[in-house]
Amino acid sequence: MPGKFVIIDGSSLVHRAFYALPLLATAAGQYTNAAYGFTMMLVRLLGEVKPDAVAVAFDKGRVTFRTEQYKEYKAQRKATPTELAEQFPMVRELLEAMGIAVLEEAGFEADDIIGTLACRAAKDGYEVVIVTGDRDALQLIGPATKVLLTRKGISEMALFDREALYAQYGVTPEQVVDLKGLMGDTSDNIPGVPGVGEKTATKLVAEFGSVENLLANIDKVPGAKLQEKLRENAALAVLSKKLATIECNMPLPDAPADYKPAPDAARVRELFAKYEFKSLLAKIDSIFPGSGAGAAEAAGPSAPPAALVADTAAKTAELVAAVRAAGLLRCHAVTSGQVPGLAFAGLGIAAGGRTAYVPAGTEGWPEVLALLADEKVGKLTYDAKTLTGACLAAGKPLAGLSFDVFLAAYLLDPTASDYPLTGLAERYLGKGAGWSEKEWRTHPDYAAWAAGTAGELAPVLDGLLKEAAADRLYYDIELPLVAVLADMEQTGIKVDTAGLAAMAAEIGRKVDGLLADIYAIAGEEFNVNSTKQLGVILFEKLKLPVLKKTKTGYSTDAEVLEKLAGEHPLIDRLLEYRMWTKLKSTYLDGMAGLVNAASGRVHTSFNQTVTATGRLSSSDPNLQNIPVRTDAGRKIRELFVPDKGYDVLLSADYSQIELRILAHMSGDAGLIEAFRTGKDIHTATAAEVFGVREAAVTPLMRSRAKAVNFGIVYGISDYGLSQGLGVSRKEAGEYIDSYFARYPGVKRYIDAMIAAAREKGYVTTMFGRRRYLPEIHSTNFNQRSFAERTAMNTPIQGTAADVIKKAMVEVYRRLKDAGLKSRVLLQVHDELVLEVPAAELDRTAAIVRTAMEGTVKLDVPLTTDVKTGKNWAEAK
DNA sequence: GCGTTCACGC
DNA sequence: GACGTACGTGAACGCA
Repeated sequence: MPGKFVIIDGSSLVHRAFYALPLLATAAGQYTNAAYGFTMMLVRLLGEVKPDAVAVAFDKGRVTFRTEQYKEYKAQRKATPTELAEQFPMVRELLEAMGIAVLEEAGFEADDIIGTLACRAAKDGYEVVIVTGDRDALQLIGPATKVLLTRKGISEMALFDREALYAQYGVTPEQVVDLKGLMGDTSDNIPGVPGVGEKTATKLVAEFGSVENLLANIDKVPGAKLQEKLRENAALAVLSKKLATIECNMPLPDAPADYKPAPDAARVRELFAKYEFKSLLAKIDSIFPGSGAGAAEAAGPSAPPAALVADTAAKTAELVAAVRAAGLLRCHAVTSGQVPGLAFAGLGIAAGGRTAYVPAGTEGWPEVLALLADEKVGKLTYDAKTLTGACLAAGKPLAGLSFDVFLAAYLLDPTASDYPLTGLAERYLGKGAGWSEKEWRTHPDYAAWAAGTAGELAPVLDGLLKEAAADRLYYDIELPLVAVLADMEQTGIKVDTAGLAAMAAEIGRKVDGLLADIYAIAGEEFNVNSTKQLGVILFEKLKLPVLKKTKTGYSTDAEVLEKLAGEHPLIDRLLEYRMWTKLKSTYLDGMAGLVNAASGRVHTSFNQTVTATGRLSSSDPNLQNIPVRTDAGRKIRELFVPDKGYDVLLSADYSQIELRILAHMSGDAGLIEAFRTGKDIHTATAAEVFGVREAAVTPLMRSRAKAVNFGIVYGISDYGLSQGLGVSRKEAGEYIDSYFARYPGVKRYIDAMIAAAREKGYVTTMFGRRRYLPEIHSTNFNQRSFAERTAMNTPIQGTAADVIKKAMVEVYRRLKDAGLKSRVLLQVHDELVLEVPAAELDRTAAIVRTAMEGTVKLDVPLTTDVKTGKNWAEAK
């Protein structure tokens, strides 16, 4: 029993993968998206189909027997982009490692190889599956042969047999070529009959069965015009059919004895590592079970080198002396617990050409803490915020921070998903580690290795920062910010826990009531939180109109529900249910679990190395997305209060910081003037865009102008704006055009940013923060458009992030210098929240305002709104 | 565990 | 004509 034979159209799938995925690249700059996507598809096929035999066919050369018959065949095909072309050798390399047969033949297309092989395999008794993105292959369907067509992206496929083909296209496999002969195929430049499209072709094939029979009976075709077209183009139809016909008897060389895949797992692992296929690498043991290949030898030793453990006072003293002599502490902390309970497990130290580890609590440990607190000794580390937090928790504030490898790596490439030290060593020092950072992270040997590696990386990264002109940003803003953030995290913010519990209980009752209503109205109980089950109730049971679909089913988001609001009494309850459960689960129950029992405060993490634009992010809990827009949501803000010893919360937020930065960076005279004269910017924009006096601007005009301003800042498209405004795309386009006509400087600025991105491959903020945009050259419209919007948005949003970060450093220093007790608790992108004793209110407010408004000088004023209250809701 | 959908902020 | 507003985090579901 021969079993299953999978035949893959390599050319087709590699192309598909290339266009479906963003232009991924390795650290070294080798593009990998097509090879990665292809490998993903291949691995999934191997896992799901479990074939007994596999072959991959490729096109070879542009000249085939078809071009001899019709020289225009595929003539309009654009040249393969180099980003793709360079990935074909990688794909072959991968296939070879997996022991999968590769077939190609000069003068033939992959299709013909597939056709021939499929016929042979079927004859030999195999069950054949052809995998391709090319619909031409549907003609190869037979009793033993099915075609698996890619549908969307790289993950969706559809399996066609004779019945499925007929159901979908109304033709038999034999008639696929007739269909194509009549309708042609623009992608292959097969002409077909001019004026005959898919609809007509399907009808004709259904009625006459084949091109030949149709041409013999032209007089029976309905419509004089159509008859004439067919008569005139009869020869073309025949030629087109011939071109579309896959050759099933090409002279394939003798088949290899065996198409059974014979993977060399070690080699595959090596290639996955080389091309940075991390998710595949992680799954490799399940891909090739029992291979036991082990790590690739070339990558380095299987563990970090053993380090000296300084567990006596004498050993530590020697180490400390070496550090003091150098004036620099190269170190890496191992910690346990979370802020504010963060604690040192020990410290890896590199000094005097050796690496060592001092466990916390040993005899010499106080010397180490003293070293960390000594501002005359520079600190060079990886992840300074954690180190700073551990020092704070130990009661010995860190001083003299001079370099953080983690932060430097982020500034050099803010779009990386993470910055593991082993990865940085490989990327910037060319040193691969053969061990898993995840497994070793808490080990003394790792900490010592990390201290030494951070020491080696620092000069390299410092040089790169200078080269990128990001060194001022790094040393003047990001590095000083570390202490501010560590302090804010350590401090936390007081939460009214009794209020939290009361509100949770109240909302719980409300949700129970709503749930009972929903079940009653729906006539059955179901999981309202499940979009899948909800979809069945709304769109199948209640037969409400389907306005939007997601890739897996019906969409039930707020936008859809609001449009359905009048259709059924269930909808209003659902919207209400969603609102209350969101508030309860995320903001009440979720936060309750994160309140520190001892202090009654929550200690968020402010992440400094996450966002692509330079903003901070906040997590555990995220305090940057606490509700504010609805009354119910604002109730949550009332739970954030000043702690004992403090009387009010003070909130200071920048007014229109992004548009002001846009005015400054673009130099647009009109926008600058509007801000200098203190106008309401949305009203001023409305007056310009609608061509009326400001006094004549209606609320509707203002809200539209506001949406346009919003869109300009976020990288606008006419579609996006039309969705936001509920107007036609054309109308939205007209708003944008008239905006650009009134603010020509903005238009020039946006064009310049896109041009700069194309030319240099990246964009920068005012302070030199850089973001690379490789997709700006993508041949994929979506990817390219996205990169273009990013090119205009990132300099604006990123500069706003630079500005408030600089202001935070300034506020922190001035409060300290003034000896005030007031302290910064939160940052929410354009807002700072502080807690303040009543006696310090005026002085603190003045410091915050002047620091925020004055830290950066722009061509327009930066203004802030400062408010105070007995909770965060009042201070807003 | 991981991807998807939904929802909150700026 | 394509997609589709920027940037995040978290809960819940449902599949593996």
